[in-house]
Amino acid sequence: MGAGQSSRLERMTSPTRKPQDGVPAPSAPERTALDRPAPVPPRRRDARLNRDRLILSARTLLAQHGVDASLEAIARQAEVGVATLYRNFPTRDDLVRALYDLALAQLHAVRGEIEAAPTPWDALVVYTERVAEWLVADPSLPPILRRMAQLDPSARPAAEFDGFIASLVARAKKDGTLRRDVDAVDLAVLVTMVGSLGSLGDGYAGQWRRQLSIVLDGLRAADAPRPKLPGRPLNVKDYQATVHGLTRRAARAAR
Amino acid sequence: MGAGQSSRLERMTSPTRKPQDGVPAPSAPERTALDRPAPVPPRRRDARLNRDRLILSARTLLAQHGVDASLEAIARQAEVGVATLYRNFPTRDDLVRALYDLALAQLHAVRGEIEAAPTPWDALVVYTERVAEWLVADPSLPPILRRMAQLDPSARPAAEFDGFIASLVARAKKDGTLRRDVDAVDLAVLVTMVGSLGSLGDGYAGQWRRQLSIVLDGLRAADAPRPKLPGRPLNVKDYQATVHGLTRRAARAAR
DNA sequence: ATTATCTATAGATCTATAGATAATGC
DNA sequence: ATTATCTATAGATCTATAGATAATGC
Repeated sequence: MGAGQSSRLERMTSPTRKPQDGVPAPSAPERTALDRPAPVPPRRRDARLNRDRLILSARTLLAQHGVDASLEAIARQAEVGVATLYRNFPTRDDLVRALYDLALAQLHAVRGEIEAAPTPWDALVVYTERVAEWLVADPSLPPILRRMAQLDPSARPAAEFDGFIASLVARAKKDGTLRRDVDAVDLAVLVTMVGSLGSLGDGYAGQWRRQLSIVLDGLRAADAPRPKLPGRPLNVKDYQATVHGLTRRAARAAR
Repeated sequence: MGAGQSSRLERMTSPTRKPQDGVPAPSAPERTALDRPAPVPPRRRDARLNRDRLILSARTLLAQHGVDASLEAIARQAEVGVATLYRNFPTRDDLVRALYDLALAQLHAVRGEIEAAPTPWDALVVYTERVAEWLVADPSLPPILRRMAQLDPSARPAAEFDGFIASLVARAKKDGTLRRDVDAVDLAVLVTMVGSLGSLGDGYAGQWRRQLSIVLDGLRAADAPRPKLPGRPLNVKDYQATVHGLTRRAARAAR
């Protein structure tokens, strides 16, 4: 990984906050990871690099072991001392929050794509596809999102889209492409559901476009024409081949 | 929890294996949790009770922390020494497997219900509803199923239904209720997806019937009539109200 | 008599921090 | 000069087992 990627990662982590050089930080009494302001990115080159390495390792280990993943193991995989981890992320939740912010920044980029869609229905398709893709691509997200929901139940990741999507939903109903008995929250739940395929092994994960397409057909107004489903169904043989490329021998032996 | 529930639990744990009293067990060299035969249920009353308490605690703790949940914590919550846990489940995977077997036995009971359905489409509805319900009701299942898939990729939980569902799918296509471009594996993936709502907090989980209904509409042949959606969409206020209840509900579930 | 439980414990791993050492930016 | 890293370490918690003690079934 190059330095270019590192600094992009860094910029996305703290998109809203600038270093305020002259102003001394007020001594903070008892702040939780949640109301603590997003930390100023480190100024030293090696420090930024280490922070990025930590974030990358954290992603893989949270994906495997959930939010309880060992911090020591994360530091070890990042080839960095534990103290460095603690310096960057005083609390486990600070780390989780950093990953959350990073993911949110990626999600933010989707908005333009939705707005560019020619019809309300197309916009909803783009929305569901991109958000599902975002979820499926990163299996560390489900544990992270669950944890963030515990820390702050009122903050949902797609909250910034809420008003926007609501108006799309209204327009798509009016022009007869979206069924009238669903609303924006249904869409959000369905997308989350499709996105969860990312955690269920590659065999399922590879199917998400096809499954989303079926879900969209369920959302379409009954008289609207259906497009062809993408991909093809997994038969059992395909399934085993895709899912467990690494353990194919074990599968054969188990029969 | 009463003794009645305990013994039901026990019976379901080892449904296929009877204690073979006279036959001495062959000394087993190097068995993994997988190919080891399902253990004979303990003969002593207190032992059976402890085993059940362990299984119950394991379910709650695996639901919260995944398969890596602390064995000591499980024993502690079951109010039992660690050694008792190890006696019953020599390996972590033995414990996971016991939970898996138990869940599978519950799933098994669904089959009769499916067969009782009047039409192929109704049978598919019952199948998807019951399996989704099974998944949603027990948030320890996703981690357990993932782990079992790693241990033995060839064994899928609904494997016993495969042939049966395949014939239902064929018949439902023939009578024009199921769209022709999907197959039984699509159904399995979709159900897994809906079932994953159980892990995403009660706010989502309460929605699963409604979401499944939308998915079923996506599976229906395009010209088949749609029934009314069950429930109503969550508005943001409802959503937050439900999610905030989560702590209370988790406490209740932990008993 | 048999079967199971509990307590105690060894050794590994984990969280969190203090203090000595090294690398950077200005 | 400042900022950050690393090593070392205390104390907690975890896995896994041995050996002494208790409860059951026949």
